[in-house]
Amino acid sequence: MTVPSGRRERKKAATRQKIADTALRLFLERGYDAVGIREVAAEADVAVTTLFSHFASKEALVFEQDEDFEQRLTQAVTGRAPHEPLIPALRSEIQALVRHCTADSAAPIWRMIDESPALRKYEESMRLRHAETLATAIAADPELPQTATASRTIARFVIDAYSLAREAAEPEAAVDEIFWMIEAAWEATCPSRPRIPSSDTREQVTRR
Amino acid sequence: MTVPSGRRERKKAATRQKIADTALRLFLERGYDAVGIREVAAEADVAVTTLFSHFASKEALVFEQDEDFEQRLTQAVTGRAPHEPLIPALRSEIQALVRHCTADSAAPIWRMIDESPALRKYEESMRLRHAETLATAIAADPELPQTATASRTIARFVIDAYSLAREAAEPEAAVDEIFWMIEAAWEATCPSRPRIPSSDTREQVTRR
DNA sequence: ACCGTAGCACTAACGGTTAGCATTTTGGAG
DNA sequence: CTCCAAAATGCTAACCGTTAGTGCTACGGT
Repeated sequence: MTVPSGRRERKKAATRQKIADTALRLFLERGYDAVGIREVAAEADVAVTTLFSHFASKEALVFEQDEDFEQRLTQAVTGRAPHEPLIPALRSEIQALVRHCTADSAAPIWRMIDESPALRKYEESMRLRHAETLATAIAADPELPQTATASRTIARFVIDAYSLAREAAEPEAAVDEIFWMIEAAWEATCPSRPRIPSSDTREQVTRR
Repeated sequence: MTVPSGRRERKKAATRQKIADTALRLFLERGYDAVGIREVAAEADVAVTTLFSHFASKEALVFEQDEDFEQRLTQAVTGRAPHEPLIPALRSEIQALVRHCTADSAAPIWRMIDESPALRKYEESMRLRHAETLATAIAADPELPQTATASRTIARFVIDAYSLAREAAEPEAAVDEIFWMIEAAWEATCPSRPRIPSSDTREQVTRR
């Protein structure tokens, strides 16, 4: 009972990792569609049912660590300093995430994803989950007196920014461009802090 | 060659419609997941392969007329009067679409969709297609000198508005609320037409 | 009247996924 | 140390959506 100690959890995590690694290797070697679940299971030396006890679907093998993504986003909202404005915090987090997934080392994986309709579809519904989670985090912030609809809207827009920037020719510039729009959308719902002052317009958005 | 006249086309359309009607009836009677493709085909008195020659997937049976949706959106962009502003045109179109799909008569269908993960997933990727189509239409408008990224962004936001409003407690109010944000986002990329002559002190920072 | 082809039927299979049940491994209680 | 309950894994056999292959039939243009 109580807290299951060490070994069991480690072994389970190890099995999970072995499956994910094997799967990704095979997928990259021979193509996602050309590799069957039964093959992955055999190569990882586990039963098919075991594989499915670790991963809900074949696609989930590829997006193994999507919970990190979710976590980082909510953390960017809940973990920011008092009075730190929301949108810039999200902007720099998205910027980091985009940089991470457009890095050369990640290129083969994203190429594989882009080529498989099943994987694209899966990623899309994953993003919707992330948007919902983010919306909840935004709505829970007492500093932000937003409508439920406004929270969900901004969350969607932010996730859209990630998705669009990832596919853009110049991902980092695209993040800036889209967040410029998001900022405007956000302030339209949040007239409390007028942004007028003459000259600060664009500078604070173009950090780095 | 040329244009195959009359009977053949009518028969084909009739078969398609019969399949769609049968499917929807069975799905609503006994639940989407509880009805198999083989059952639908049998009840519609066609072969399974025939069914799949009319519909690309089981989910497509439910979203039978999604091309109308796409058409209406692009029409709202390309078919508007000269100098008619983009966003309000899209707003009223989305408003109409939301009204249409939140009507009481459509309630059982959307309840079914919301309850089936497969259908939700399908609808999501459908929306992404629609967003891309809409983005193309926006980018093609010579009156709107936008970036490719800005076009795609606005298109996504508009589709998001539809999706969010459909699920909101007060759909029509939600459309207005979200489009208020979209309007602001749009004008952030389009500084040519200031919307509040008096207080708009944002100077034209020439954007890239 | 004739022929090419579009539409359709049938069978068999493939691949992801799951239910059911047996077996092993692990952590903790006695 | 021993023993037990639970967790983890394994195996089999299926279900279901989907597709390839093949052939037949009826329609429409010539």
